[in-house]
Amino acid sequence: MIEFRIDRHSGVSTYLQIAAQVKQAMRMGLLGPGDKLPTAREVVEATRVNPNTVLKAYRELEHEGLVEGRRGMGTFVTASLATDAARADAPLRQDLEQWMDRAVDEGLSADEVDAIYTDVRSTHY
Amino acid sequence: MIEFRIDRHSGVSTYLQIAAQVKQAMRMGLLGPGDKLPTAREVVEATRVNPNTVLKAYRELEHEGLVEGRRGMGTFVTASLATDAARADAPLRQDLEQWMDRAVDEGLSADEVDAIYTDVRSTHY
Amino acid sequence: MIEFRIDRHSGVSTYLQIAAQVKQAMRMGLLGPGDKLPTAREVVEATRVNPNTVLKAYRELEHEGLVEGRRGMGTFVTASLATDAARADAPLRQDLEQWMDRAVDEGLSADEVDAIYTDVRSTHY
Amino acid sequence: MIEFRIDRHSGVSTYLQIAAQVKQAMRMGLLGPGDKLPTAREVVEATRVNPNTVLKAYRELEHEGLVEGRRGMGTFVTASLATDAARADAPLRQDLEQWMDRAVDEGLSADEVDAIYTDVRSTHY
DNA sequence: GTGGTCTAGACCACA
DNA sequence: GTGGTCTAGACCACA
Repeated sequence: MIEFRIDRHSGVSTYLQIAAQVKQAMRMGLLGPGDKLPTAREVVEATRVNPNTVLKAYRELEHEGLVEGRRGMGTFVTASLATDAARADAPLRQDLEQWMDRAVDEGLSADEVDAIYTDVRSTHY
Repeated sequence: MIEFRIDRHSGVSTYLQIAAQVKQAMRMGLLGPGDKLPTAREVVEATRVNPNTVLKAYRELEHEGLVEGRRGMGTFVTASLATDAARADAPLRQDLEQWMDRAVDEGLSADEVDAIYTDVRSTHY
Repeated sequence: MIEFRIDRHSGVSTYLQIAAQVKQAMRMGLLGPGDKLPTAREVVEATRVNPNTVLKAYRELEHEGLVEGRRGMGTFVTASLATDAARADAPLRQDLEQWMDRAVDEGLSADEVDAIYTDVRSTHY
Repeated sequence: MIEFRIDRHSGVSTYLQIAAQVKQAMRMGLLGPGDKLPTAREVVEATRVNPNTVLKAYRELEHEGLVEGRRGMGTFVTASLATDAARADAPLRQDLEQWMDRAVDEGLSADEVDAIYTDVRSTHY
């Protein structure tokens, strides 16, 4: 079952963080068609977020055609965002793992790694 | 002179986007101690953001000890975040460039690359 | 509940006055961890200050790690600045009370007392 | 000759800080009728403040009838704010010196001493 | 001209 | 209802 991590100081609203994490899990293949999202109550217990906020995130995902709420049953994933490239054994992914290993070895902070990634990305996309 | 790119649909508030872009430029070594940030007026002309929003971003940076506002003169960078690892000719950075080249060649979308990066990063930091 | 007294002729900006008074109350032990600050709305009613100015003061305090704003709930003290030396029954404090009694008896004005205090303080800190 | 100490982070405008320090010196008897204030040029050299700011402070003091600008000669004190109570050998002052000695001995910070002073003062004036 | 503060008012996120 | 952000516009301090 997916667990949400809310960063209240990130500047991104809570409901968007929840929606983004669902999509991220879908891209990673951790969530696929038919899978059930945690109920608002479960999320509230785990994250101390207001149930309305969870429901707003799920409504957002439903609006994008990714999930479907079924009365009295819960919210279910209806689409797939998984790609081969994201699979754990995909060569491209494994190479990035190695690159990140080296970054850690060389003592780079998360901020520095993000800065380099952001900059390199901006020249490619 | 640094130019800000505001994405009004990112879910991140404008002032945080401005502050983050200044920090990113500082990490890349594009902005260093003594450099002048664009005036609120200049940013307004370029981005159609309200001057107060720019000043809020600059005050945020001043709080973090990165810049200093001087009345009647402008806002100036007072610290350095530049690291060797971020330099264009750093091996680690060049390797990430190559990795990103391959991702583009294999037809991955920006979203997919971000998803892989986010996931790999979360296992290292 | 703390009540703010704004002196518009002091030359100190309103938001700094509010922040300083919160800190003063925290040092005196009148406000401690878990205590709720008045809402922006309440302060507006009591002082005729703009709500944004109150929020700016609270954000300043949040920056300093002294309070925490919780959406929809209010702003709460998260730290303690109280010291034994400031307690009403602390010997040092009681001696200053007696000193001040004598200053009043001898007919010194508030300005004169402040002048002496400022001068003596400058030779000790 | 009086030397000004400008604290750019105090929230009090520079010209008010200068005016206040002149008045403080007058109360302490360090400046009396006939004494000459430093020229704007001298203050600029010592404090890196703009000459207009110094002149504004002096104009403020002239407005209060405390000093007088004489064309081509400088600015001179024309009044006395000195009081016996502020003299270095005044008993009341000496007692405050002793009190402050003890505060320092007991390890109180400047902030804590200020907090106690502010609170005690508020009950007497 | 440039930053700093304040106001009034709007809209949003969250409880 | 409560805080967070943004806008438009005013006025001030400072250079």
